[in-house]
Amino acid sequence: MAKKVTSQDVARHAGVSQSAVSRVFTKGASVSPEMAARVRKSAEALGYRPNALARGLITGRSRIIGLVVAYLDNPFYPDAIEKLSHALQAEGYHLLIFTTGKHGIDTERVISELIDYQVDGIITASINLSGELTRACAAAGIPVVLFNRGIPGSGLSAVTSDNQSGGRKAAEFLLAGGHARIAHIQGFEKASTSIDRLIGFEMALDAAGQGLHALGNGKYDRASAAEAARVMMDAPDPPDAIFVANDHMALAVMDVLRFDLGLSVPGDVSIIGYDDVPMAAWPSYDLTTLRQPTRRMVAATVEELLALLDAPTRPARRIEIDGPLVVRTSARIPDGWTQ
Amino acid sequence: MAKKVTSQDVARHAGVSQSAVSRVFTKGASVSPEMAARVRKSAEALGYRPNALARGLITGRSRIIGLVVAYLDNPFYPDAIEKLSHALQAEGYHLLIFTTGKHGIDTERVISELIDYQVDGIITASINLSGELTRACAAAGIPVVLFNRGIPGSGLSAVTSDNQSGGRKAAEFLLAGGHARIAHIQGFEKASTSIDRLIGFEMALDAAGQGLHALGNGKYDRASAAEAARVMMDAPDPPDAIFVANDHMALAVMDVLRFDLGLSVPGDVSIIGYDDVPMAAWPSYDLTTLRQPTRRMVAATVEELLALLDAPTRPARRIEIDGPLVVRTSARIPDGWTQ
DNA sequence: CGGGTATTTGCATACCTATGCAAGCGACCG
DNA sequence: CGGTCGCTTGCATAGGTATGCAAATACCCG
Repeated sequence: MAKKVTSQDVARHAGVSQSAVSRVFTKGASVSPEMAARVRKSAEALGYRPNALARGLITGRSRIIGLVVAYLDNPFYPDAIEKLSHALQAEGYHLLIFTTGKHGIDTERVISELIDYQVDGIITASINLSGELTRACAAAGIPVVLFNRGIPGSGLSAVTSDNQSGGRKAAEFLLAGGHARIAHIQGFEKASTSIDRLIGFEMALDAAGQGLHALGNGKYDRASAAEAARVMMDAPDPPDAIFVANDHMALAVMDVLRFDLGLSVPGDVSIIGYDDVPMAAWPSYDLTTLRQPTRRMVAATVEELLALLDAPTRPARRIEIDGPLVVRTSARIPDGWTQ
Repeated sequence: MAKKVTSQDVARHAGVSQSAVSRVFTKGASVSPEMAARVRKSAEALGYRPNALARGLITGRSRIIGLVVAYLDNPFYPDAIEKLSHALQAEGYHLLIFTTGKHGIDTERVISELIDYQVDGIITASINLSGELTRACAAAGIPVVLFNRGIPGSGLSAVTSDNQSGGRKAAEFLLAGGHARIAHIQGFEKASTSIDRLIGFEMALDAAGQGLHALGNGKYDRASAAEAARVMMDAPDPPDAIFVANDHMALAVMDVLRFDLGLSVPGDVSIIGYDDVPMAAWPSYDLTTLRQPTRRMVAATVEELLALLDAPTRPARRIEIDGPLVVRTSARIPDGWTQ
């Protein structure tokens, strides 16, 4: 086990000062080409790399982004996280994971740990953090970007797809398909994504003079969604179409309809999901769904976070990215549908 | 934006020395109860938390574990990572994510970055790092645990399920089911998991006096697995059973058989997977598979890593955890099967 | 009540790097 | 040829914490 090699060691080896070594590895510092070459050669020989901790201590920037996440069973998130990590690495940042309890979110502890590690910024995903996070991070001056979740009035930047627009598109497609009893299974009822999808959906239904036939609560959870579907279909007047607030739940609903209730999708009931996770395209489901443009959402998230790092006083922005309806076969296709 | 509050500030506020403050927050240091109470009160009042970077700098332990990961589309990994993160947080460690290129692994860069951040240990998942990692980490004295992958002869600790045993169980189940043409679609052909599953599978077939009917390469990738299945079924004498090296690929194979080729599973072909990801239990697939006991694998990984952190010279261990065959309906169930 | 031990506290320093400041140097211009 | 400017380099220090050492205090037993 070799001892850690420091800038001092390199300086000695190259016969220069420690500051010179530091400057060679500090972007934008003033060094002559010869000095740079000489130092790099010694560094190479000794296997030197600047200590990110020490660097972070003195610059006040750790180049660590805290990723706060509750659950990863919805496959939308792993994909997003992978892309986020890539994008941030390209900018010289890395993600430090903080997992919260799945149900009761241990906000206090998470925030403490985020501060301990001197994270430069925070990204949250699959999670609703209460106002505590807002306060604590504002106090500590740590920029926050909410990924795929907004907290209205929180003053935090948020990146989502255009959920209201998505809900509207789902409704319009089902209406065009001639459905008469259109229902919705929402996600976690306090999540902005779920709320907005419902709002957009209901508004379009209302505009067509047709109300929401039924509403169930799936809590962004497979089992709850399945149960909600069962209850809904058990009613005297079951729906002939269900818009489900995300794909993860929509697949569960399809399973319940087909295997528990022996119904046909879309013969008996049309299903529309939200996210366009990879599985939605699998032939067993072939789920019509609203695509969340992950790449663009990730790019926007990183861009916004970097902007906040540069100018912490910058006002928060709410970025909504529109995604298309991906028409597959889980919902009846209206005659002559082209859009 | 409040300035960072340091141990100095707390010391002043409490009227004690900075060392006293430090000791209160250092486990195992000698402090009187009154001192502790007093300091904690001031710390609370000022909102002080020890700076993990500075602490890491001086103790030489960052309490950061590098997680090196290539891809997350196999849902086995997100689940495992979530559990890993939880378990490590309970021990006061956090995961810093390093994503590698999906194909060409940029070993050099990843190793450099791992060293930059002074990670205390490394966990790799869904990835084959060449000998470079071994060398570099041995040189830097950083313990490594390979999760769900072993590199024989690397001298690195590894935690996997008992892949050979799993392969054997798959073969025995298919043999008991009276299958005559038993094939295999392997994963990434250099991955130890894939190799071992194949070895166990073939050995059991051989022992029964029956050879491997066909072998395809799915590269742990959905599209490749689908292609391999098509080729295999296109042969003059197609298999009547396929053991696929993980669930992720097995589901793709089932889709190809049912939807592209119009075959019945298990009527025409029996399928067995490996992992027991959540989707395997979904009624659309109801996949017979070998369970990887994620919880126990994670626990073993964390335990082994902590042991290595305590005693870096400890010899590497190879931990294999046996998992059961989960019998569902994607493979013909032998008459009177009880095991 | 004294001497010795155990415990607690403060002082000073180390960890490793970045950076302000001043000095050195060459170059360029008038 | 002298003065000024720009660039490069080294010196010294800071950033926030942990810890060895010595001093101080408390405690115990004889």
